[in-house]
Parts: sequence; C-alpha cells; structure tokens
Amino acid sequence: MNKQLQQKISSTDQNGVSVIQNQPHNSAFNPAGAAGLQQVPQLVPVSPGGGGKATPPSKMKKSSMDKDSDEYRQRRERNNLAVKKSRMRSKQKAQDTQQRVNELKEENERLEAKIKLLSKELSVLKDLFLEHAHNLADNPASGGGPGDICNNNNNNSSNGSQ
Amino acid sequence: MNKQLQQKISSTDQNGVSVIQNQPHNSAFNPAGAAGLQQVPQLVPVSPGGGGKATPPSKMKKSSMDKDSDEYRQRRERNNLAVKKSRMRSKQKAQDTQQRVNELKEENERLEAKIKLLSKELSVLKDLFLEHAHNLADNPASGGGPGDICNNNNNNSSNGSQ
DNA sequence: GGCTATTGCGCAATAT
DNA sequence: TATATTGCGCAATAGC
Repeated sequence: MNKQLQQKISSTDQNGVSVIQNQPHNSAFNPAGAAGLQQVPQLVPVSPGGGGKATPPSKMKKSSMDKDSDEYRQRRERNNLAVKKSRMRSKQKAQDTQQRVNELKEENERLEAKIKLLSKELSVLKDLFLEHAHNLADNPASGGGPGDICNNNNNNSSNGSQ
Repeated sequence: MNKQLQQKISSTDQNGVSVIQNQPHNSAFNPAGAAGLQQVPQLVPVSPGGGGKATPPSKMKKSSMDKDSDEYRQRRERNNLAVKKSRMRSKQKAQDTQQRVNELKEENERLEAKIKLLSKELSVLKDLFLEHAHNLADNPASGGGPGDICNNNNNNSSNGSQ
C-alpha cells in the first residue's frame, strides 16, 4: 500500500522512560531461565557488563536483543512510532464510523419523509380515482358531482422534486 | 483480511514485570539530559530496604508507592482488570457502531427502493390525469380517446403495501 | 529475512 | 478512596 506520511513533524520524543520486563506475556522462553531475576536496566551507559554482576544469560540470538544496543533502541523507537500511527488510524476509523452512522440516520429521516409525502400524494390521487369510479357507477351520464375528476382540476400535482 | 483469532485465552497474571519510569509522559523537564540515569527499581525482592543501598529519595507519600508492597500490587492488579474491562467495552462499542452502519445502509436501500416504486406509481397516475386533461381540451364532448381515464379502467392501482 | 502494522498487556496519570 | 479512561512503551506476531 502507500505510506508516504512518514511523519517528520517529530514532535514529542522527549520521554525518559525505561522499562524492564521479565515475562512480557506469553513467551515460552525465559531469557534468564528459572531465576526470575533480571539484570538491572543499566540505564546508565556506564559500560556493558562492567559491573561485577553475574553476566546475564548471554543467550542473545543477536546484538539486537541488547537493551543497550543502538540497534535495539532504534528498532524500539520505530516500533513506537508505528504503534502511535496505528492507534491514531484506529481512532480515526472509529470516529469516521460514528459519523457515518449519523449521516445515515439523517439520510434515513429524509427518505422516510419523502416516502410519507409520496404516499400521501398517491393516496389523494387514488381517492380521486375511486370517487370517479363511484360516480360513474352511480351516474353513468357523467353529470359531475363532488370528486368527479372529469370536472375537477387536480391541484395536488406537486412534483416529487422536493 | 480477516483476523478473528484471539490468541490463547490464558495469559493470566503471571508476569514478573518491573517497570521504572522516569517521567511517564508529559513532563516537560528532561530527566537528566544526556545522562538519563535514574535509581534502579530494586527489582530483586531480597528485602525491602535490606540492602546497604542508599535509601531512594525517600519521598514516598505512602507505602502505596512501594513496588514491593502488597497494597501496590493489589492496586496494580485491580487497575489492570479495569483496563481490560474498559478496552473490551471500547472494542465492543466500535463493533456495534460498525454493525449499526450496516443496518442503516440496508434500511436506506429499502427506503430508496420504496421511493422508486412510489414515484413510478405516482408518475403513472399523473400521466393519466394529464392525458385526460388533454382529451378534455381537445374534445370537450368527452368522446373518449386513448388514455381517457373517464373511459379507462386503471389497472395500475396497485396498493402501496409492498 | 527484515520491515512496518497490529494487538494484548502492564504501568502511571488522569478523569469520573 | 475506588473504578474508568487514556497515552505510552514493550514484545509478540501478523502481513508484506
């Protein structure tokens, strides 16, 4: 598809958050094995593995798993952008849908009104026909009585263009 | 492009997450400029305050801020539940709105069809009237020509009950 | 294989 | 004070 709205308006990228998560959700593999302890986030870029702490499990499939890695941060940042974008779209869509409901409701009312009008017109004309038929039956000589369309100019011929 | 598959239902609260956040979102002040350091969250449940570490800022307004506190965990858990509930509702609402759109669209088509039908009926009747009027004008003696409703039994009087 | 997009989730701030 | 809503980041994964 298209995706040219790579925002470069940037905006708020000034968050100082740091997160460490042990078992994110469902992942079956535990990065640190049974020991539920995780290494401290090491937010300070002192030096990777500089502490006397036991080295993590050192089971990274790549450097991409390194929280301190530049690549990791870049991937995270890109994903965060994508997430924001996706959520924005989602919200926009919901909003549009709601608006669509409103429009359709209006349209519906309009149509119903029109139907009412047409029905009324039709009813009037049919009544005229019926009366005419009765007059014919009662007075085949076409003398002309009330409701006789042969002697009545119809004033209900409003065009349907409302 | 459908995707109805919810992943495993499980996903119970067996997460060992720990989060440290400096300025969650909006705070305008940068955490520490280049050196984004913040105190470690004490993820290890060794013992509250047992380590020789310098006590954090000791600015907790209550024990509720303690990540190790039972009260904290309970609050978090309740909130997580509330969040799930809220999101479920939100999704349900969006779904309902979408369905409403579909229903309204159907209704609209139905109404438009009805309008078409009524309009056609009306048009036929009006034509009959017009022709009748012309006949009257051309032949005041009411001789009866083609289209003269005075001599024509209308076969188009279909009732509007469609 | 790598990329973005989508989704579930937990946290924290905020609203009610 | 409790719950509800919201923005956000993370990680898994779907999709291309």
